[in-house]
Amino acid sequence: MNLKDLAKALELSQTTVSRALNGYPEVNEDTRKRVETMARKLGYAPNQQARRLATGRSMSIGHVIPRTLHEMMNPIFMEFIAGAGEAYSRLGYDMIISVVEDRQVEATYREIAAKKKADAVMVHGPRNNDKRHLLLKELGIPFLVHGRVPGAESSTSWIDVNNTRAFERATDLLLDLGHRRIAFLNGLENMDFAIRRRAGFERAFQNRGLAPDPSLMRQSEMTEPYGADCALEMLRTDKPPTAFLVSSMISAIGVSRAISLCGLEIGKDVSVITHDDALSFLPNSGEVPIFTCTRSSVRYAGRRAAELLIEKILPDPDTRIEEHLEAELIIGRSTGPRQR
Amino acid sequence: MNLKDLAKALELSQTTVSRALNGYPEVNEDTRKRVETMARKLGYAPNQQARRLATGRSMSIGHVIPRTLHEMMNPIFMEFIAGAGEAYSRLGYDMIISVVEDRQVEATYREIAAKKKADAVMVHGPRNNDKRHLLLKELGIPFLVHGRVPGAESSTSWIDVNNTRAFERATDLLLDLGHRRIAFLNGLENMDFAIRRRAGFERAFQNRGLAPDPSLMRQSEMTEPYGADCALEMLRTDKPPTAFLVSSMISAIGVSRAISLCGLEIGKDVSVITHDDALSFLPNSGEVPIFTCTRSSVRYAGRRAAELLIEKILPDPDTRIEEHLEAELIIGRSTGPRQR
DNA sequence: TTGAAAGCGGTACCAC
DNA sequence: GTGGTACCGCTTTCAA
Repeated sequence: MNLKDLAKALELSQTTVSRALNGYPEVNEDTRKRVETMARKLGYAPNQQARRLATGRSMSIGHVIPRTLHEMMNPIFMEFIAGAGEAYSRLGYDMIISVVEDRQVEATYREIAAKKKADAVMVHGPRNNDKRHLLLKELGIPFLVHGRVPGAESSTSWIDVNNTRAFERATDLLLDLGHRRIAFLNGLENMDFAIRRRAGFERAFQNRGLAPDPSLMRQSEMTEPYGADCALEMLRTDKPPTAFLVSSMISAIGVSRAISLCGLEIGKDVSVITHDDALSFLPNSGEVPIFTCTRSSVRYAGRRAAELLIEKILPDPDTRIEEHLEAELIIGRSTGPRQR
Repeated sequence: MNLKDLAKALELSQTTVSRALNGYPEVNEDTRKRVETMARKLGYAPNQQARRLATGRSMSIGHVIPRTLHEMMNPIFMEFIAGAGEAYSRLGYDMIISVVEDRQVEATYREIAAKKKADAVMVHGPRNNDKRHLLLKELGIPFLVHGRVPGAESSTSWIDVNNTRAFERATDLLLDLGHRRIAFLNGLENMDFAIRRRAGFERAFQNRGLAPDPSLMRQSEMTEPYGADCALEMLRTDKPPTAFLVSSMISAIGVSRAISLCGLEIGKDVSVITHDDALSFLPNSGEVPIFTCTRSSVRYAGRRAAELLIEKILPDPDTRIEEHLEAELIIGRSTGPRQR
């Protein structure tokens, strides 16, 4: 069942049928009705490939995910992707995901441009010295960055959590509770988000004329053992931290395991604040969440990003979007006043 | 730069150029060389949409992910997807992911069929009373199931871990270590994989003329708090379990947290075996892994599934694939002989 | 071994 | 308001 068949069945021209289906204004309302009814009856659906070829738009958005980035941020990606996916299907777009070796990223983007595989792309996990935005501009592919490319904040479109502010507020809370020896388990500090979080952490200290202890600041991929190992090591020193600020729930779980292993109680002997991306398989909600956290739903970010890309950037590729998502600071059971 | 331009530059017909580029045998080798050189030089890449329209193949594989399934299995999906993605890009296919409301699944498949959006689809997370395979057969979309559809094992193509055997072996190990009160924290038992794991657990008992304690058997979505809450509750009874068999690393981390909270030591006072999907952000490796586990890489499963779908099923949609992946039973630090 | 031309299934411009 | 028709860029049949 294609357009020609449908037109024949209706004794109309393809042109009219196409116009009726695509909501062109010049079609007679009765005709449109007839066309729509018949289309439904015969189960007609326009062939995607044909439409794409004719319009020159692929009606899909590309997500090129470098392997190493994926390794690190797997669960966060998936949640973002899920959010974006909702918006895409609502707006009639397809999502194309390519997980590729890091050195293949450029080739993949070039291929997307050359073969017209996607109308726009989403850029994930910007880091220091990230060059992807330059390539995409050269290739003329519209894009939106989830996060910010250091140094290109004002020349690219982006949507990002206010990481600096979130971590400053979290640190402030710990300082207000009397904590001074605060451990900071950050993500890898070649990632933009980690750099910003660190800046927030340090700023909170500076604002009070204090300084964080560098020996309590770590950076790594945010796995569970990372949290546990760091915490164990720190808690076993002479001058253990009384609080932890952790960049991810997964590592925070590790920290909490370490605290238990040391025979200490979380929220009492040791305070913990974590960033909570609101991942579905790591719920931290309920009336009083387990972890005090800075929370920002990655899934929402995905949905919003997809909308912005399709509704703002695609219609006018020169628009620049800057959208801040504020993280909430939510008090849970893992924080309390300094004891020792 | 399209085929016509390239042909013109070469002073050849589109036909010949197309044939040269697509490896048809009748082309003169010298001509082919010339064409390839020029194509590279001019940066020619065939327009995907046009090729798709002409061949009638979309060169993409669909993944329709019902929202509720996604919520539950998010990290596992992503790892599978990453594996599949590798294979897809190697084989020149695109991956289309649609995250949709559960009630939209059927409509989404119908749309894929009607609009020819994908040449085949991957079916994820089969459960009891799953009807997707029937729909796909009706629509004539080739597919491969990751897991098995209960009752359709011998009429559909699938790739699956040998869950029953893996959990039987794990249970055997615990029984050999003297454990009798073994808690079993399963995934939701409307999922096929969970049903099979439970069967393995029970069979190990039966083989020795024993029976598991039903009050120690639970099922739920495999979150961290699920593991922690169940374990806490069980460990605080008069007759606590001496071992836990857990369906996911994430819940196992919860169990381990609970064990610490009770002042007990994992691997000594209480043994734990978990299934380890080898997720990148939850490493459980090293010389002696933290958790004793049944391990099977979901990422590998994804890669293999994609290969099978494209290389076996697409060329001949009537082939039936049945592929078992064996899980390894790996001894870590979380198991030991019964103490009490 | 190469080329001309007819599709593939739509969209959109130009007449009527 | 409706229809004729020339594309979109590639594949493939048929002829040479």
